[in-house]
Amino acid sequence: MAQNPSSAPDTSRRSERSRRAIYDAALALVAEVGYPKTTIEGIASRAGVGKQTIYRWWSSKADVLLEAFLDLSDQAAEAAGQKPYTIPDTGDLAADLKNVLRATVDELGDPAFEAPSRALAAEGVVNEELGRRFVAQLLEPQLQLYVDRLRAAQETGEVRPGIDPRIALELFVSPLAQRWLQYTGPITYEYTDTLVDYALHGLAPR
Amino acid sequence: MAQNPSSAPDTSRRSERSRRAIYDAALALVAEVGYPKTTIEGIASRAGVGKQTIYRWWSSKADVLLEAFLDLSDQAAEAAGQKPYTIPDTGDLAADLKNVLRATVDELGDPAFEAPSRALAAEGVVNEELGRRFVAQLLEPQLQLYVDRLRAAQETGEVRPGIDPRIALELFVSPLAQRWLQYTGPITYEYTDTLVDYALHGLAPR
Amino acid sequence: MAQNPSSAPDTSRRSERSRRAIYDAALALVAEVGYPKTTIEGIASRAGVGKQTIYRWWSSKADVLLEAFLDLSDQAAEAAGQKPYTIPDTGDLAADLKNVLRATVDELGDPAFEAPSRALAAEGVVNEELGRRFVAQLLEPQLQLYVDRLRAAQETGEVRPGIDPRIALELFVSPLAQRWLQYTGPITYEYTDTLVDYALHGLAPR
Amino acid sequence: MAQNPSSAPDTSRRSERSRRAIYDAALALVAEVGYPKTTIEGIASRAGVGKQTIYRWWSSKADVLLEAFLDLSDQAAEAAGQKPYTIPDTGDLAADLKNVLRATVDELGDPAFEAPSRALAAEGVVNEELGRRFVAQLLEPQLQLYVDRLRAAQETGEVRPGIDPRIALELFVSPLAQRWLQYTGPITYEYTDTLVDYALHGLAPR
DNA sequence: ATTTAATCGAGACGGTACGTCGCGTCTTTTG
DNA sequence: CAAAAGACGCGACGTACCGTCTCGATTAAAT
Repeated sequence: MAQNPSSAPDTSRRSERSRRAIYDAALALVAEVGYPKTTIEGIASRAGVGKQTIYRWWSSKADVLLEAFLDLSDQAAEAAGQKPYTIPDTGDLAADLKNVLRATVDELGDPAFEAPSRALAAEGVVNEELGRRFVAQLLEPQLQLYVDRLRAAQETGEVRPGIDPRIALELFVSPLAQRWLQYTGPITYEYTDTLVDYALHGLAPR
Repeated sequence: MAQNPSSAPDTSRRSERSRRAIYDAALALVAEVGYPKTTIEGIASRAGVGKQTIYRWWSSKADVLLEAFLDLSDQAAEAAGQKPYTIPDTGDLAADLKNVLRATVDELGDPAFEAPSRALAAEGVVNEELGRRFVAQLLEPQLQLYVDRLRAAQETGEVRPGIDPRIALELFVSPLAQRWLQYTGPITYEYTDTLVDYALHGLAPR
Repeated sequence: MAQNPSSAPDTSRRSERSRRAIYDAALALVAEVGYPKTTIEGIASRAGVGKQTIYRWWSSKADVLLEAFLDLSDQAAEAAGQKPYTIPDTGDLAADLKNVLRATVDELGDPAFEAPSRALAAEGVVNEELGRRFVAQLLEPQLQLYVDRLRAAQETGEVRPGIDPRIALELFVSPLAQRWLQYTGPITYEYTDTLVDYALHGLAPR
Repeated sequence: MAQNPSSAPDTSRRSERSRRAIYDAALALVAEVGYPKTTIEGIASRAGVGKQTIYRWWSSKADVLLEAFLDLSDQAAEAAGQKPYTIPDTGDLAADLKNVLRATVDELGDPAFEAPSRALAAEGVVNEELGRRFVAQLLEPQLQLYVDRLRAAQETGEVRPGIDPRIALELFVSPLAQRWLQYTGPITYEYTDTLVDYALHGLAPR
């Protein structure tokens, strides 16, 4: 009953304990010493785990961190109840968008999220495969909420019918993203409010 | 007038030959094998230079690459004459912006620029000091061109007077930047044209 | 029962294969290019071994060479049977000593032994700790053979009873050692024969 | 009026000031940090001298140290008057030799001499060319004094006529040298006295 | 309840690159 | 033109991690 050597580890025997310890160690190290100084050996030692246990289940440091961060996000979402699964619809699109963006501003400043998400974003810029997974698993689901809210606004006539919501949302989301990623400007409530106003009414005189 | 101990190499004795060779080697290696596999040893060996000569003048791999890339940009700008120092003003703001953004789309696809600028952008996400230098020395000067063009448009009445041009430009520039940085969507002329239209006229019905 | 932090590699997991390869490489390099041009990197590369494997088990180049040379000596001794474990006793002390010293003269000229033993001797002159180990593990056991032979000679009356054998042996051994170490004179059978004669009968007339 | 490039510096223009400073720095450094950690750069910097000034006049670190040490010995000899230029002849050979050896024991323990002479001896073991110069310029002149004293003793009948003085002196000088060089035993007045007794009267009963 | 086979902690191994030190050469400026 | 200063190409240092590879010792599924 020989087995294909060096492949397909048996998931049913996997140690849950080790997995959690590795997530915790990875996130803690990235927060404490930064992503570049976080090493597989460091994670293993801090998690009280053999290196092979990491290499058996993940293919790279970025991979570990991505999973750890996804796990963290899931936990956070679960803990916070249903809050982020939809953008509130009070009938006032501008107000609703400003609220959500203000919450995002707060989140971007939270140190617990900042270190790992910056690290993953940076890695994703240069590593397309990881970048696409980062987007597909974390970013896109959140952007989809804006698409939904904008669609609803189109039905009430708050947004022109011809507008593509997937592009439209970038008018106020991407500027915030770029300021955060590249330090191209300060990030304040006033700024995001302005973005929403500009995006909704345009730059040209009416 | 004593000196900072054990430091401050004499700039006047610096070898111009080595500096050029290091720039060339760094850019070539990043393009050929990617940023993470580009090593100081590799740059030194390819440039026919001692490692110490790199460490004497730069503090890190990212530092070398940033200077090399700045130098490359300067050269490119010089070679191209005065073209990129201002955004053309034909009186039609939308057309002018679409033209410039289409040129940017082409540039973002140019492999000679893509590898190093992606690498620097990624490094800058995680290394604030470098990120700010990247922005100040490369990005901001280019964004300033948009500010100038938008100001001109305000004077002709194409743009509302109350609009802040520095923020306004982000409505069409940041979405393109984010798609390029994070692979959040395809990058086409049609896309950038749409961005300009949305940004100028807003999402809300008029 | 805690451990000294970050140290004490596990001897039982040590690779015998690597140890042998390192001994061989070290001795070969010292013989071929000389001690100063023998480098840890050179030994590692020639032995097909990582540098860390050397640093894990030895503290310096001299340390490696000393162990390699001890190993070589043990092997040589084993290969040669019991020959060098005792100085023959034919009843004629002078003849016996002359024979052993002639053999030593031959050995000192053997290139396989000369390079490493000179290197170790030189290092020992300047590095007391290594010097003492060199003496304790290599030199002293051989000198002890002379002590034994001289003791036997005292019992047969060939040597005066009051003589201290440990000092006595230096009268003929040290001159040879010094000529070899410091190039203070030629090394021949005639010379060592003379030393034995002078030492046994003294310089003063009888 | 071109000159053969890179050869034959002009001795008449040599800076005496620099030479002295280099000697002093070399001896001080060897005494303070040991020979291996003494570097050309260190000597130059301590002497307030350019590296080239050292390379112009000496071929190696050992070379500098040998000259510095010879200079030191000459100075010491001059300062001490005529003392070491001959071994006293009181008519009692044994007493005279014991006295000189006791003085040597003292000298070997003097830290000012020990560091550089050990370093040079070690270098000489492994570097035949330097070793021979060390012997010719420092050791042999001193051994010649013993030759002279032993010749005188042969004329008075204290030493047998057939004895070769150059070999005879090694019976008591070499053991002391070896104990000092290789740490093969303690160095005391008693020890050197014993050596003289054994050497003069031999080991065999009379 | 026992067997049994894969996972686990541990860490030695062959490597690559790091950032530093010193070598010996070369060049520039000063006395 | 020697001398100080020190940048340069180079090579080795000793260290940190990489990813692979054994080793017993659990440990959970299949007997």
